[in-house]
Amino acid sequence: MKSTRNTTAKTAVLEVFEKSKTALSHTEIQKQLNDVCDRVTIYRILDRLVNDDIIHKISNLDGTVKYAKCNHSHQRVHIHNHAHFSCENCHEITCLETVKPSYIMPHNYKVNEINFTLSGLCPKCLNSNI
Amino acid sequence: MKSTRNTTAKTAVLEVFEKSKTALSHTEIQKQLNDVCDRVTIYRILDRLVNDDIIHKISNLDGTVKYAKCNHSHQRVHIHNHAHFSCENCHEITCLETVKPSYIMPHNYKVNEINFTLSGLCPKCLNSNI
DNA sequence: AATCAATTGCAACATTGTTGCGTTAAATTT
DNA sequence: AAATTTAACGCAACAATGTTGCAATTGATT
Ligand SMILES: [Mn+2]
Ligand SMILES: [Mn+2]
Ligand SMILES: [Zn+2]
Ligand SMILES: [Zn+2]
Repeated sequence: MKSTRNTTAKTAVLEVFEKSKTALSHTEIQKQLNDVCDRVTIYRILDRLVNDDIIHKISNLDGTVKYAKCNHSHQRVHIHNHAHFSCENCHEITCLETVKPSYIMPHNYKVNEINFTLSGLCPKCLNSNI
Repeated sequence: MKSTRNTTAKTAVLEVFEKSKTALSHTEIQKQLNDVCDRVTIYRILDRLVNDDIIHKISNLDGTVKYAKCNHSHQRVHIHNHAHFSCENCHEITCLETVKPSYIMPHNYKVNEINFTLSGLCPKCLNSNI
């Protein structure tokens, strides 16, 4: 296993994730970083963090891609089997770590990863909308 | 409700879907159409077909977006609550119409749509890989 | 056949993500 | 503490995907 270095840019990105309660897109991260590093560097840092199981990637129905910090990196078998919620109003995406779908697969499939995203209205928008 | 017209381009796109057993990306559709219409027109047709509940959009973990024809447009309440399988080897995406996840949501969320994509190896690739 | 609006083509643009390469700097060794 | 090694970086250039405005076309209706 090759080591991944703790650079200032990587540390800055991790701080942004630490402060955020919701998942973040590349663009959102870039805005919060204020030219700490190049646009390309952020892409490469995100790739590394995903490979190291420190963050996970969430791709949404509308085509946007976001990332969130993992709250379970201590587990031995690391699978992102929880759901994500995508609000159609405020477009915030949050991990629903308690929501894990159960399902029955047909035979002859090997499932390595699941992506379960629900969209609709988040509690915040649901209340303010009525 | 405004009417959507049956143009030659739209008919051609629908024929492509009819022939295909797997979900198709914009690019894959374009290749099969052989300049029947412009690239932009395909985007607009796909948008229309999604709005009319004739096809549904599937966005994958790797960021690719595909579309598949609905096999249940006759139903009154039209929800795409079935799963999709994305093969990591051949990159084919298929509807698993029989696989419907069950899950328990926290209160105060309004769920309008779900997106459940599983990735791994499809039966075809699973057999040829051993 | 005339009408009208949905649809199209085209060009131009925006966003997102990737790649190559010379330089910088984190971590390890001396 | 200095030298070494190479992961990580900045920059520029490119590629893929999707969007928008507008004039021209065409499907459906009268
Ligand atoms: Mn996670
Ligand atoms: Mn469907
Ligand atoms: Zn919301
Ligand atoms: Zn396959």
